[in-house]
Amino acid sequence: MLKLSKKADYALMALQYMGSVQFSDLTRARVVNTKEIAEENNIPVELLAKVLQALAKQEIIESHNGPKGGYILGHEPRDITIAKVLEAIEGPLGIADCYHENDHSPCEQLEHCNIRTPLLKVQESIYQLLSSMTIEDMMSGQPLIIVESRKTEGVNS
Amino acid sequence: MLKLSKKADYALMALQYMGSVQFSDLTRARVVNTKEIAEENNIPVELLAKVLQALAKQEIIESHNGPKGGYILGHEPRDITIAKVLEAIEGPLGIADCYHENDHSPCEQLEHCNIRTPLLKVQESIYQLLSSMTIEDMMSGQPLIIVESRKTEGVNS
DNA sequence: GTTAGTCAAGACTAAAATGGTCGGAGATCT
DNA sequence: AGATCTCCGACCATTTTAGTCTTGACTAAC
Ligand code: SF4
Ligand code: SF4
Repeated sequence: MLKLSKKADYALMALQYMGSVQFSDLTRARVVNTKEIAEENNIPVELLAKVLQALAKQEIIESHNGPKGGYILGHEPRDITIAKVLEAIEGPLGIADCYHENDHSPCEQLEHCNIRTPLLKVQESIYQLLSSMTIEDMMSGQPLIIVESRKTEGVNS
Repeated sequence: MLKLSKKADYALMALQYMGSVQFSDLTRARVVNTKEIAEENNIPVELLAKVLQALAKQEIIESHNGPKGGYILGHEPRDITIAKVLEAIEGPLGIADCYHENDHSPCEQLEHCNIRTPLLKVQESIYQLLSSMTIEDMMSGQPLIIVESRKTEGVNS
């Protein structure tokens, strides 16, 4: 469960690739187009296009038109958090779908729901986790993730 | 994104309710049937039935047939983790769907995928988080969640 | 100016997951 | 034994997702 969509997956892959290309030794600030990313990562071109469009609309990446055009990262890799990317693709994080539904279906049992508050805490924790990780963390070959401690108990104070 | 299904939501609500009924002041070890839970929480009866079935199959709750039958918690509330419940309902946690797919669709780009390891770390963190929380935490009226520290940076050591 | 390469936007189809419904099997009590 | 109350498993409808296709607009090179 809790699996993120293919599009989100593609988005991360694309950003990781773009970052690697841009900040590798020689080819600095190079522009890459949709086709290149798609072929290099074996993902359907047209679908990736839509993903990149969404990312561009959120200004996570910049688009450059015309021949020799393409996309380029809009910020430093360390400033692009996973949370941002995922939100751009799949909308705001709502683990219990009772926080972003403003008008319709107010979840009948919302009034006396005892699991809502706890779940919200979980959601916040996940969000913090996703926000603490950036594209830069994915660029390095080594898995240099941040989270490390807290094996079985952890988490609490 | 990352929203969990209605069924999972219902499962948690049902367990929370069962726990509250069982361990309230007087009615100890009482058996509750599907209908009661459904009506008390305003959720469709038949759907809840399926949810409870799944929970029973995983031995999270015990089923008692016949008139005056129903369900009862299989363990102490503090021993039923959210992770267990969610897994029972929605299958194993697979944030990147490249860990539980054994046979088919081996995700073409798995070989040279640079985002896989980082994502796995995220997944593990989420799992730890979900495992550190139990039904007991949801039973108390007050939101007594565990996670608290780590505001912006946190997470790491 | 022309042309070719690029992004942008939408409609469309197919497949899967989800949400919800049905009648039947088993056990308990009278 | 019979009636009744329960769980159980198969079934259908709807929504979401993944993927494809077409069209158009823009930009840079020639
Ligand atoms: S049930 Fe409680 S938690 Fe689940 S959506 Fe409705 S209010 Fe939010
Ligand atoms: S792309 Fe990388 S991360 Fe996403 S599923 Fe395939 S292997 Fe796992």
